[in-house]
Amino acid sequence: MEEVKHPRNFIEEFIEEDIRTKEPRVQTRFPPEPNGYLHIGHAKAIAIDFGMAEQYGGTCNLRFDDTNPTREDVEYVDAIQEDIRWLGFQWNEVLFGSSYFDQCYDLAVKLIQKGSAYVDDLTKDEMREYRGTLTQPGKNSPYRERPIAENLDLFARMRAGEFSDGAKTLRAKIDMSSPNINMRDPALYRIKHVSHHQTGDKWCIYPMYDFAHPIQDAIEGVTHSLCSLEYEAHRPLYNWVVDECEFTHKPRQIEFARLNLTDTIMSKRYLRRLVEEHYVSGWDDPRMPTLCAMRRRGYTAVAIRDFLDRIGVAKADSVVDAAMLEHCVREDLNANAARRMAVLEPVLVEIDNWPENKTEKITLENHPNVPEMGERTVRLGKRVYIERADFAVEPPRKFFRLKPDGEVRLKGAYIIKCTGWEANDDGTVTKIHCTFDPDSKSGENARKVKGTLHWVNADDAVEAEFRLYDTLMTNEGSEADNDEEETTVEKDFVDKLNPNSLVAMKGFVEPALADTEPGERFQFMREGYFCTDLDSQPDAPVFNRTVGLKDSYKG
RNA sequence: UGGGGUGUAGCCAAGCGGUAAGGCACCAGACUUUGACUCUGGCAUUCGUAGGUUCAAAUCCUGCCACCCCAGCCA
Repeated sequence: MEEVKHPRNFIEEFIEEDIRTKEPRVQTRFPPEPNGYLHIGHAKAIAIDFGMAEQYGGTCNLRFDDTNPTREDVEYVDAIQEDIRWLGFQWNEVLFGSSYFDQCYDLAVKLIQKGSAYVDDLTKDEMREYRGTLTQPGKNSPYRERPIAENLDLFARMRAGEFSDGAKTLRAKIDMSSPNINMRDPALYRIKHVSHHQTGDKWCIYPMYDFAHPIQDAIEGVTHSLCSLEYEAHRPLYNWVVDECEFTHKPRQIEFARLNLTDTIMSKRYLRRLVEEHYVSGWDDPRMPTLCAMRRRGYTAVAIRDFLDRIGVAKADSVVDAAMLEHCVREDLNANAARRMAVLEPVLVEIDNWPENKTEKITLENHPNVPEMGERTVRLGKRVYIERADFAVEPPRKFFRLKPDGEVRLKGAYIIKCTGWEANDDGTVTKIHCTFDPDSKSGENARKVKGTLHWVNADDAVEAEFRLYDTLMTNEGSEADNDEEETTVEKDFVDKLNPNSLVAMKGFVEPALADTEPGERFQFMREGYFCTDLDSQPDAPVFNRTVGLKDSYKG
């Protein structure tokens, strides 16, 4: 057995170089802010953070990045852990950025003492003016040269709650004329008289991400701090904090491109609006790109991880075709989901030469390629339901389905021939008349016909609801008129919501599907992969279409 | 515009001076009691672009172009 050596991505190259030249240990962290549910984009970061640790025999901590209490909530802390576990990753420890508040404070004091930080009285607006622009350097705050003792005193009083929100900030003293705006004396601490979901009312000043994150990484001994591309310009600041705080262990920040998927909007702000304004039923609405939604819809963790492996890790901005994710889902489900028959949009077929009260047991395999999955029996009587789309009075060419005088096989049973049909005034077919060929029983004498239809016996059919999903946004116009740059999806996203993103329909399933557990997955033959929804009741099953089958029929 | 990044097929993505991997999508065919699955074949004379170096360039050098990120007391 030789290992297939797959090419190394740039992060692996960095890590391997560090292992050779610095230290063999690898430690990473996944640092979500607990202000929303995890989505498929986070899953990429998770796979990288946990994956790199695992691959190099290291560890990865789950660390909640909770330095801004006004945006965060414990509600998300449990959900995030559940989603990571579901994906199949294991953290070393669960940590909170807020548990380093004491150290952050002490280090801030240390920086003040070194003359590397100062308390500023500038307002937010003034600070913005002083910062300069992309092309013009900033200028120093009038408070920049405050004596150390005064800074120390002021900072202590900030902590003690003597000042109101926004009245003062602690700033790093770096360089107001730096071409990198992030280095123009960035804020380190701000005043917020808000209680924190972890630390309660202990603090009224909270460290900024740029100050807290490198400190947390350094204290924990993180060797590789992996994050997305937008932090690239913050790396000099990250290193500045590590150096100024005089940590001997210096973590290395490496940035990669985040995941974008076609027809999928991943921003938390947008997802939150969908939930709060009730455009979806919740964070786990199967149309959402959140992990809990994908789970509910029937996506498997295996499929998602496989997808993440396939898309690779690089620094180029990209938009991955959602078809690749669907391919991975189909591949897993094709191999593992039991086959069943369900008719989503039924029309009745009556077999005229079938005795009125006769029923016959039909044996069906649960998986055509996996005999170990066994078989089941269903009953066939005089009346069955087939898919409305499987019958056409005036069929197009190459229509391998039921048509007047045409023959098809009922899957696993007999060949039937259409002898007539009934329709109401508007032309809707209400019943199809057929005869069956008693010598065409499945298996035995293999007479062949081109079409095979799935069906459900009418007498013991179980009524069921099917929910079919499409993208939340209409893809029309997504790039049609690109004149104004202000046409962000978030702004007028309501206009672009796809009215057909959820289509529910009532149909029939075979009796074996009467009572299944939420989360059970099946392939409904010729229709797609489905799973039992949370809303399912024993007498009223509800199935989500996870993803349709590939379909090369061009009707 | 200053700084930081990125450009390889419709979409991801290998490639690290020796003559363009792989996957998705798509097309054609075989098989098929799922128009599924599976299988076979096709799909970049060219790597944003223009020059230069070299026996040899997607790889090195120079200029240009395009796109992304940064002017929160968000992360």
